[in-house]
Amino acid sequence: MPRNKEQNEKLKEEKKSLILKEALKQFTAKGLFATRIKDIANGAGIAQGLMYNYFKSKEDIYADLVNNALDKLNAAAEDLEALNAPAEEKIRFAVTQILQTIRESDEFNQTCRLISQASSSSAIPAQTQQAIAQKRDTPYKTFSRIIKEGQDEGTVIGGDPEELAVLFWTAINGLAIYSASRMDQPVIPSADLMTKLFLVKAEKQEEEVCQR
Amino acid sequence: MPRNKEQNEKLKEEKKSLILKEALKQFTAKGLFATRIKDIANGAGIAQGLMYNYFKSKEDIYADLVNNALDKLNAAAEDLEALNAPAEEKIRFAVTQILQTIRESDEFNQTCRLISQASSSSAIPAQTQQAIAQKRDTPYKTFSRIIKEGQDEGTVIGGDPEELAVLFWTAINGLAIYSASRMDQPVIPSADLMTKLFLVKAEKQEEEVCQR
DNA sequence: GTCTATATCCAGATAGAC
DNA sequence: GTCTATCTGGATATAGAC
Repeated sequence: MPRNKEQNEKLKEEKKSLILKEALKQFTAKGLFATRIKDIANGAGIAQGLMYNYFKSKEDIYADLVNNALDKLNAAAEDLEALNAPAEEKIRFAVTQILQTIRESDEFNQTCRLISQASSSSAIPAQTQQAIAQKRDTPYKTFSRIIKEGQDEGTVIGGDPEELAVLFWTAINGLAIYSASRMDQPVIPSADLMTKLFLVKAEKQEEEVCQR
Repeated sequence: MPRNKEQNEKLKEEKKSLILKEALKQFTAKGLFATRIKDIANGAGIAQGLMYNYFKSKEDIYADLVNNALDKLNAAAEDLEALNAPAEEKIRFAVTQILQTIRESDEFNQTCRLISQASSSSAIPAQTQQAIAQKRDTPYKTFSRIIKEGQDEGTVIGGDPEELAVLFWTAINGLAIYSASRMDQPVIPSADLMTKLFLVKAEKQEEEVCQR
C-alpha cells in the first residue's frame, strides 16, 4: 500500500513539527538542561517513550531547533538586505518588525532567544556549538553593510559600521531577553525611538540647510 | 581556645568566598543546571562531599551569588547617580567603565551575565526568582532618572526616558552576553560611539549656534 | 504506532572513616 | 575538617506488550 505509506510519512512529519514547536517553547523558557523530555512529550500530547520514535535524543531535538533558528534568522537578514529601498528604510523596517515580534513573543522571537541562549553556554553539545560558530556572523555582517550603505547615503550616523552593527544587534538581543523575562507589562521602546538612535538627527539636516 | 576558634571562622569565610568565586565562574559559563557540584569542588580544590560543610545545596550557592550580584549592581547604579557631575558625564563614565569590564570579562561582567541568565530562565528556584523580581528594576529606574536629567540639561536626545533607559541597559546586557560568547576577538564598540548614540549630536549644538 | 514498564546511568546529598 | 564510600532520586533511553 504505497499511498498509505506516503500518508503516514506526512503524518509523521506533521507530528514531528508539533513536537519541535513544543520543544522550542520549553527550551526557550528553561534551557536545554532544565527541560525534561517528559515535559516536551506531555506538551505535545504523547507518551515520554514515544519521543524516541521521532528523535534520537534530547540533544538531537535541540540541535535541530538551533540549526533551524540560525537558518531562519540568516534568511531574514538576507531578505532585508535585498529589499529595493534606501538603507534608512531597511533599518526602520527591521526595527519595526523585530520589536513587533518581541512584543508578541512569537516564534521568531523564541528563535532569537534560543540562539542567544545556546551561544552563551559552554555546556551545549559540540555539534550545536559548531553550527553556531559557523552561522552566527551573518546578521552582524549584513547589518554592517546596510549601515555602511546608509552612511554613504547620509542618513546613518557616523562611526565604524562593524561596531554600529554589533551595537544594533546586541541591543535587539538584549531587548528580546529582557522582554521575555518580564511577563508583567515590560516597557518596550517604540520602533521610532530605536531607529532614531542610529540615524542622523532631523536637526542636523536642518543645520545643513541653515549652513547654505 | 577562643583565638583558634576565631581564626577558624575566618579561614572558613575565606574558603567560602573561594568556592563562591569558582561557582560564579562555572555558573556563568554553563548555567545552574549544567554545572556540577563536583566541578565547582574540583575547581576550588576540595572534595565533592566537603561542599556541604559550606553550603546547604547547589541552589543555595546559586541564590547567594544572584543576591550578591543584584546588590552589587544596584549599589554601582546608585553610586553613579550620586556622582557630582552632569548627566552626560555620568553616562560617559558608566559606558566607559562597563565596556572595560566587558572587554576584560572580569567579575563585574560575570555578575551582569549571571543576573541576565537567571532572569531569563523559568526553571530557577522560586526563592531566587523572587529576589530578582524585587531587585531587578533599580538599574532601569536609575538610568531613567539620569537620562531625564540629561534631557533637561540639553545633552541627551529626546524621547521617553524610561524607554531610553531600557534601550541603554538592554544594549549593555546584550553586549555582555555577546562578548562572553566569542572568545575569538569580539568586536566591542568604543565607549565613545556608544555614548554618542544617546547624546545630542555635536552638529546639533553647532546648529544652535548658527541659528543665533 | 503508541503505551507501560524497566534498565541504566548519573548527580546531589549523606554517612562514616581518618 | 577533610576525605571516600554510599544512599537515593530522578531522568534518559530501551524493551516489550497491545
